[in-house]
Amino acid sequence: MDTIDRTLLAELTRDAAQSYARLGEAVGLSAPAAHDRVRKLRKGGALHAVEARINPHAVGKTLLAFVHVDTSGWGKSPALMALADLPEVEEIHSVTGDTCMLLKVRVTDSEALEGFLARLYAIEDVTATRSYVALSTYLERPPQAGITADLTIRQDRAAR
Amino acid sequence: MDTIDRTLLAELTRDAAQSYARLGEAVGLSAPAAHDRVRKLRKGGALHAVEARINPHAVGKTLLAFVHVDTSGWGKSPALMALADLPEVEEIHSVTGDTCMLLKVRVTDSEALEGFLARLYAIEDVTATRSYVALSTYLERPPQAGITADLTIRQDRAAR
DNA sequence: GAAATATGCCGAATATTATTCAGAACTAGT
DNA sequence: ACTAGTTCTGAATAATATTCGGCATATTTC
Repeated sequence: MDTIDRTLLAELTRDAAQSYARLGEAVGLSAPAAHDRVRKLRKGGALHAVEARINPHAVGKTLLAFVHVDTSGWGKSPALMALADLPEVEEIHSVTGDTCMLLKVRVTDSEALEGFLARLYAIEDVTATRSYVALSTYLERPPQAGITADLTIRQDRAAR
Repeated sequence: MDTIDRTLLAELTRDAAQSYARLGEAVGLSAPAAHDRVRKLRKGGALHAVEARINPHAVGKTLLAFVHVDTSGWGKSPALMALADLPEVEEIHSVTGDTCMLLKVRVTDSEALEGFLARLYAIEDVTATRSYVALSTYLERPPQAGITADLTIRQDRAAR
């Protein structure tokens, strides 16, 4: 994983719909070379699937909430893990702090959120929940590749 | 936005790297028709960019934290909004509940988190922060298109 | 240090896919 | 029924992905 790989990841994170020719140009490589690098990144697990990002509002999911869940036990309760099958649930983390589990949930409206919370309370491990409903989202983006060094690859290659 | 559009969104959310021929086949349309639909979804804002999802661990970001930020004022403080320029910050929401702002932050290690929190406290609006460090992530996925009705389009077309 | 092996890259060739286009079929309004 | 608008299809074309042989450079092995 060198600077070229990191730049490729950054480019792909920004826009995965560009051609390998353009991708290669960005790092000073030919299209087949860029293709090969990306293939290896994919094989190595650094690059997961290429996915489209949809506008949740367009599919009616206008309400975003973060739900803190306090549980009696610790670790992955089967009932809690079953929540992963629900399309409303986007993230499940176990966290440090004054709560055990943290969920990111996207639903159509407050009624749907109530229904979801009711289902949550029905799980025997769950002792309490606290919901943080998002009023407005100022930023939401995928993990960044984060290139530390400046790129001078293209110049290097031209100098050869 | 009919069932076909929703299915297309769901397919693209699952894997955007498939051809329009396959995409069209999934909804019972020809490749150009599927292409046209997707173009319209994109134009209408339902479909944002197509992006690659990277493994944060592969680029050294092993620590995920949710940070609650209490502020003296309300609304988007310019200093707080400046956090959006930092690559560590993935999400910024204003929320209801016992805090004002909720950040999703991904950093390399606990030292980097400390540095980030120090920068956060330096902002004059910030009165307190509470961090929830993710111990393990059980689920993390993009917003789902969520198709309600079952698909019988392909059969319909064959019956013609 | 030299031979052998592996890796990374290139240009050219080929395979696959995206995109355009003209016309047919369906819809909705008058 | 006529018209205008939309959506679709198959064929044609443009663009792109992918494969391949060969070369240069690094890395290992003796």
